[in-house]
Amino acid sequence: MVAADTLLSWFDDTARDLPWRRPECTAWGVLVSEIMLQQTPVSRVEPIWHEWMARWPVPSALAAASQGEVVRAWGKLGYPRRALRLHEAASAIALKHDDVVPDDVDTLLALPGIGAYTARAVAAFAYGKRCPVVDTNVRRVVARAVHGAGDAGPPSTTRDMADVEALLPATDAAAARYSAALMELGALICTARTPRCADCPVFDTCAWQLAGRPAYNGPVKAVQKFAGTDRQVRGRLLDVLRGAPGPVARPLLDAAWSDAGQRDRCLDSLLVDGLIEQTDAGLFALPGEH
DNA sequence: AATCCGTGGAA
DNA sequence: TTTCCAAGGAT
Repeated sequence: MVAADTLLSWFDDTARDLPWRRPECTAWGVLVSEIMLQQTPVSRVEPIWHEWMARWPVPSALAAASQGEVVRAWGKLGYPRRALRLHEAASAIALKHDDVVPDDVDTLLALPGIGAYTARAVAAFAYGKRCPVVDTNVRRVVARAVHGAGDAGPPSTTRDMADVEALLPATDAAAARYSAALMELGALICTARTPRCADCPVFDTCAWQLAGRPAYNGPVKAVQKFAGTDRQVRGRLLDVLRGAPGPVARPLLDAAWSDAGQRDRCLDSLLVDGLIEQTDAGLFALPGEH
């Protein structure tokens, strides 16, 4: 069990002062933060988020930038396709929504790069709406505190959202704050590796504690390899273009990875994704930068 | 439903 | 050193 008053009091006392949580932060700021935070730690997002907010304070400003500028400004946050999708989303918001980030889940879901989590995170954190916001932190907290399991099993959007829905306070404002608090609990206390149960505000009612801290017995999630994968090669290739002021010739890219077959395949996939372009002269460049 | 898509810090 | 994993989404 995760009582609302207990969790909210703890959040009042210990919540991190993150820039996208401040009252003056716009819905656009919240949306940008949520995209950047997908699979990416807060510490790496913060500086880039500040740069983006200063440079592109509204969706139409980002929409006016070239794709290459956006990919370059994304830097090394990882998963750079997120940058292109955010750019697309900004264009759609500017054109179809009067430059105002939508406040309802279904409209948000229709935007590129916005899925079940991000749509509800924006609705809750930018607009104070009551809706289940389920990320990996929340799934882990619910698995332990509510179901008494050692960890979350495989995700099931429908079931996971129903679990959280049942926990949410009745009013919009309390529910939105509760959603942020659940995530904070998972991020700071109920962590994946070594949970800090001694500091947990819901220790006394945690189903996992009451059950004697049983070990997780569900299916083991396979950890993704990185070394030697196309992901690494794509990262290397894109990093060459990011580090260059303009279009580069083939030999410079060839130096980034020795396996020619894999290198060519990755180069092609980057072209398909629109993360890079080929100039008329046969050089390679970030999109729009030639 | 399982797999792919970057990056880097911490244990 | 290797492994784990960090506010997911698209296909």
